[in-house]
Amino acid sequence: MHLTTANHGETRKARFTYVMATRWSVFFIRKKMNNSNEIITIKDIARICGVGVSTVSRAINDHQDINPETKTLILDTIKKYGYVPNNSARNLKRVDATTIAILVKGIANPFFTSMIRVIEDEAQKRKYSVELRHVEYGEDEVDIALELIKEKRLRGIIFLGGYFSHSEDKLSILNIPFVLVSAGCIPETLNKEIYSSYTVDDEEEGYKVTKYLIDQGHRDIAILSGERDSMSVGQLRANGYKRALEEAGIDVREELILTMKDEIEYYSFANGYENMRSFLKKGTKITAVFAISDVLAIGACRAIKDAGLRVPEDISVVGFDGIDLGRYSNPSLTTLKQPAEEIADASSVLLFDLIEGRKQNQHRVFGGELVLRESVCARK
Amino acid sequence: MHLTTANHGETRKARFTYVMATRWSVFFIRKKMNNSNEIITIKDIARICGVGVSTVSRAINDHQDINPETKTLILDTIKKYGYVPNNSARNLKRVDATTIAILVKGIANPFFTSMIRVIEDEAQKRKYSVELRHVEYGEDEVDIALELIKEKRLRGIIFLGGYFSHSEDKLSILNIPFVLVSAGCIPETLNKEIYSSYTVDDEEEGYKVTKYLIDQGHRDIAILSGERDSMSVGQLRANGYKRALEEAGIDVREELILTMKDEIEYYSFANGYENMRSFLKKGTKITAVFAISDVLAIGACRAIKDAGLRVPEDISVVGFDGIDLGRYSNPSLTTLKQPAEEIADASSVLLFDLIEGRKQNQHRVFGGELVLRESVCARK
DNA sequence: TTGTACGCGTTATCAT
DNA sequence: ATGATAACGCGTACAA
Repeated sequence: MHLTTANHGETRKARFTYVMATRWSVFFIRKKMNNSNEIITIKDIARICGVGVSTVSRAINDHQDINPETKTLILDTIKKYGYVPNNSARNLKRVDATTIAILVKGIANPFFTSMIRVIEDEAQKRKYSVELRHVEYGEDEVDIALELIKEKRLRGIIFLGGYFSHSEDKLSILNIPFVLVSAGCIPETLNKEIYSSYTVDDEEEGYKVTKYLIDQGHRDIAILSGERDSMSVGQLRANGYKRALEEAGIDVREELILTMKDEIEYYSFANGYENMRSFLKKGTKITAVFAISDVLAIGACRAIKDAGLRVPEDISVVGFDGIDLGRYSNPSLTTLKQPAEEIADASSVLLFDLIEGRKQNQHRVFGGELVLRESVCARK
Repeated sequence: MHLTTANHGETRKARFTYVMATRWSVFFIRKKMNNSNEIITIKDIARICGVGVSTVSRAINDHQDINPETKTLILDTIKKYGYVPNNSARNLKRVDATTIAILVKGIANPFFTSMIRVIEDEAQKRKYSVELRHVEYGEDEVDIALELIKEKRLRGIIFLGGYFSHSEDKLSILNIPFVLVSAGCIPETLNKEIYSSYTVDDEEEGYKVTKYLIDQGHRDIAILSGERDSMSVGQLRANGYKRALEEAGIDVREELILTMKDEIEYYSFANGYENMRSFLKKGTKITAVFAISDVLAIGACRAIKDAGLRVPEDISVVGFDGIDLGRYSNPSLTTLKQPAEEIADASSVLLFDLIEGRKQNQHRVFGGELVLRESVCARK
C-alpha cells in the first residue's frame, strides 16, 4: 500500500513514507520517485509481490497454472515499476528464442524500405524481434548470416535482394529456415528443399518489359543491367531482354548492354546517371532504355535530359521495381511493378510457418505488372 | 593433431579417425566434417585447446597476461571451428556492453539513410553493435528508448529526426548518453546538460531559404510545412519562413501555410503531392513554394505539373535536406543542403566520447548550404 | 601466466 | 498453484 500511495504522491509525501517503510519498500519508493532507471529485475518484482521468481515468469509468459489474481497483481506491479525483461538473459535461456533477421543487400535502394516495414510489422504481431542488417555489395550474406545465427541465436532469416550463387554445401550450413526474397539466380541444380524463395520471375518480367518496348516499335534498345560479374536479378532481367530481342529477330548487341559502374554505389541514381551519360557520349544510336531498377532509370532520365535529349520523345525509358517515386518523377516512370508489400507479407508469414514447423520450404513466383506512365512512347 | 588432419580430410578419413580418437575430439571432428553448426561454446574451445575458459576469454578480448603462443593457438582454433561468442551471454555479463541504438523517426524519408550508414560504420570501427529501430510518427521515441535500454542494455542512443518536446523529467529517465540529431524544437527551458544535440539551425536555414525566394522577387510564397500540431523541425523551418516574410514587409497569410496531410504518410512524396494538389485546386495565387523537406518538394513539383503549370516558370519550388535525388529529379531541386554525413559522423563520435566519459554533453549547430539548381527562377 | 568458481537475469524442471 | 534451483554462455575475481 505504501508503494501505491507514494507512487502518486509528491516528494514530501514520499519522504514521510520513508520513515515508516521497511527497508525494501523504501528502496522501491525511491526508485519510483526518482524516476531513476536503476535496473529492476524479475527478482525485484518477485520480492515486491511476495512471490517467487518462477511465478513472475509464468505471469509474463502467459503460462497456465497460475492464479489469475496473482497474475493480475504481478502484471500491475510490472507496469507500475516499468519493468522490462532483459532480452539477453531471455535469449540465453530460451530454447525458443524469438529473433529473426532481415539481411538487406543494398540499403540505398528504396525498393526495399517498404518491404522491411511490412516484415517488421508481421514480426511484431508475433512477438518476434527483428535484427535488421545491411549487407554491403562486397560482403557475403551467408557468412554474415552464419555469424548472426550464432551470435543472436536467430530462428529465421529473410534475405532481401542480392544474388544467391552459393553452393548447396554452404547454404546447408544455415540450419535455420530462410527465405530468399527478390534475390536472383539460384542455380537450378540446387536442392529446392533446403531453402525457400519468394520472388517475381525476373527473366520473364524482363522479357515482358522488353517485348513491350519492341511492340512500341523500338529496335535499338539499351539495357542498364546489374553487377558486372555476378549472377543477380540484373542478369536474369537481362536474359529476358535478350530473349525478347532474339524472338523479335533483333540482334543482341553487346555495346548496348551496360553493367553498373563498379566505382559508384550500386543501385543508386548516380550509377544510372553516370552509366547513361558515358554511354550517350559515345553517340551510339538508341531509342529506348530498359533499366533493371527504377533508381537507375531515374538517373538515366536525368542523363538523357542533360545530354539535350528528351524522355520519351528521343529516348524512352522503362524501369523495374515500381517504387513510389516513379509516380512522382518527371516524366513519371513506366515500370514493371513488383507486388512488394504482398511479397514481403507472404514471405514473413512463410518464414514463421517454417520456424514453427507448419510448412515445408516453398518456392513461389509473384506476377509483376507493367505500369504504363509517361517515360515511354511509341517509335514513329 | 587428429583434429587438424581430419579437418582437411574427406569423410572416409574422418571415419577412420573416429575409431582412434577420444570422446571429445570425435565430437568435434564430426562437427567440422558435417559443417553442422551445432552451437560451439567457449568451453568447447577451451577443451580443445586444453586450457581454461578464462584463458580463451582473455585471448578473445585482447587482455594482457596471456602467453602469446597460447593466444595464437586459441585464436587459430576459434577461426578453425567458426566459433562466435554468444552476444546475449556477453551482454548479460559485461558491464561495458557495447550496443547503441539508432531511433529513426520516419523510415520513409531517404534523408536519413545516408546518415544511418555513416553511424553504423563508425560503430563497427569501435566494435559496438547497433540496434536500428524505426519509430512510427505516432510513437513516443523516449518510451521506446526506455524499453530498449532495459531490454538490450544500451550504452547510448542516437535519435534521428522527430521532435523533442519532452519534459526534462522524462528525458532524465534515460540515464545513458544520447544525441538528438536533426531533431526539432527542444524547449529552451530544458537543462542543456542532460542531453546533446547536433543539428542545423532549422529556423535560421528556413529563414535563408525564404529570404532567397524573396530576393528572387517572390511575394506570394506558400510553405509545405510539417506535422500539424507538434513542434518539429517543420515548425522551426516555418518560423524562419515567417520571420523572413515579416522582415521583408510581406504579410504572413495563414492560407499559404500548409501542414502535412494527416491521412498520408508523413514526409512522403505522396504527402507533398496531395497537399499541393488540393491547394492548387483552390486557385490561390502563388509564385513560389518552400517545402520543408525534399521529398515533399518533389511531390509538390509533380502536383504543379499535373495542374498544367510549370516549375519554375509558373511556380518556383525549393526544398530542404539535400538528398541525392534532388540532383537527378526533373527539374533538379534547389534546396537547403544539410551536411548529413558530417552531422552523422560527428554525432557518432560524440556519442562514443560521451559513453566513454571523455566529454560532456554538447550542442553543436551545423551550417546548411543553399544549393541552387533548376527549380527556382526569378520572378519577372 | 593460468585455471576455478561464481554470478549476470531469465526460463524450465522438479518438487511441494 | 507455487517456490527452489539448475542451467544458458560468458567475463572476472581470486586462487594457484
